[in-house]
Amino acid sequence: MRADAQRNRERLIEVAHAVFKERGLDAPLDEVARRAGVGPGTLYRHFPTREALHEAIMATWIEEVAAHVEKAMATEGGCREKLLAWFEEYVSLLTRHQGAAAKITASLGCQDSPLRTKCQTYADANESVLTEMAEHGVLREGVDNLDVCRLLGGVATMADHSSLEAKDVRPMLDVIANGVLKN
Amino acid sequence: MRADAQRNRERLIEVAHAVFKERGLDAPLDEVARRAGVGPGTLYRHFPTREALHEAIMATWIEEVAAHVEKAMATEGGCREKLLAWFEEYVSLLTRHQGAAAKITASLGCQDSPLRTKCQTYADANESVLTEMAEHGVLREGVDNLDVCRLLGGVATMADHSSLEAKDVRPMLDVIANGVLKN
DNA sequence: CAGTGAAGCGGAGGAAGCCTCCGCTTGATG
DNA sequence: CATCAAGCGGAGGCTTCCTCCGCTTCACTG
Repeated sequence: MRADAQRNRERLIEVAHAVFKERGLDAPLDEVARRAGVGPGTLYRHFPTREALHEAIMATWIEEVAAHVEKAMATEGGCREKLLAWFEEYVSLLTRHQGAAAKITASLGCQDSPLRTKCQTYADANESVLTEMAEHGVLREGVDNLDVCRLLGGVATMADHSSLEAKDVRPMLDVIANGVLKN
Repeated sequence: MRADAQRNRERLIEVAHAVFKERGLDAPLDEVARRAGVGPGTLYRHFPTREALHEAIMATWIEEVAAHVEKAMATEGGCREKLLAWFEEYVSLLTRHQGAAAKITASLGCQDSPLRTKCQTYADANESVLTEMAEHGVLREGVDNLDVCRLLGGVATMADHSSLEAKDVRPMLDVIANGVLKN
């Protein structure tokens, strides 16, 4: 790739990050191009679809997911506290950008989504936590990772749409934790 | 209201119902106007915002909600079966039109949404079921109606976005039921 | 029944966003 | 330096939104 093309690409990702943060993942792409100082054609050559741009942006988050799992699992207390801490991290990771939770979770089941690799990282992270719970014998039988991811995605989407704070989200996560753990 | 205006209004609601059913709640309003045989100005005079039109359409569903509660509560089996039957009704009522679940649930907490009266009906229906569960002593302490509505709204939204069938939704509802009931 | 005024109608059209196409520019290479 | 493909910009066609305003039609009155 030519050096100027490389520069433009990086600049586009940087600007898109800011624009999406301000106005959500549905923000006008023409504005991303304008603020990056390139023509729309250039944007669409680098990122043929909106999803391609989303994917490029999320690449930076993905690296952090593992760290968030560890952080949650280091929480003081028993399995329930650890699980809830992780659920909170999960929701918070999904709601970084307006509109992200719904988009990411929607692509969970579908093989050909451009976001598939991203959402798979989230699903894998959740699975690792559930597995650890199972090893401690606190997980109910028949709890499926995909279902839990979708439940959390649903909570995150509601939090996104209604601008909920952590204290409003917590009781929903409590219900899910109760539903997932033996007691 | 003049007779012709009344006719147009009814026709618009009828056509909007069909268009939204085919193409989701985000379908172009100009097409609603075109198919109703009126100018866009007429549509926007009767329904100044998209939400106003949504509200008019949902008015017809609202009458049915009570019947669905009764239907679910008549299910064979114990409290758990009744609750799950109601959860399934709830999700199915929310996913009649593409995009409805997210919109309705988003307006749950906010007083000034044009959909407030509609979503309140759903919330009231759910509350009546939860109250009955509480009277049978099977409900956990501290379970809040709004939280359960949001959880179900989240499930419905995920079902909508991922085109899930009842059999895919059921396990998520199981988790919520476990989380809400004593056991 | 005709006249009148207001209620209501239609659709042109500006604005915003999407995305493509193509002529021009520029970086890489010999 | 010369060459030329890779890459760029932005004009512009398309769709959808929503408003504005001149014309039509209804309802009411004498």
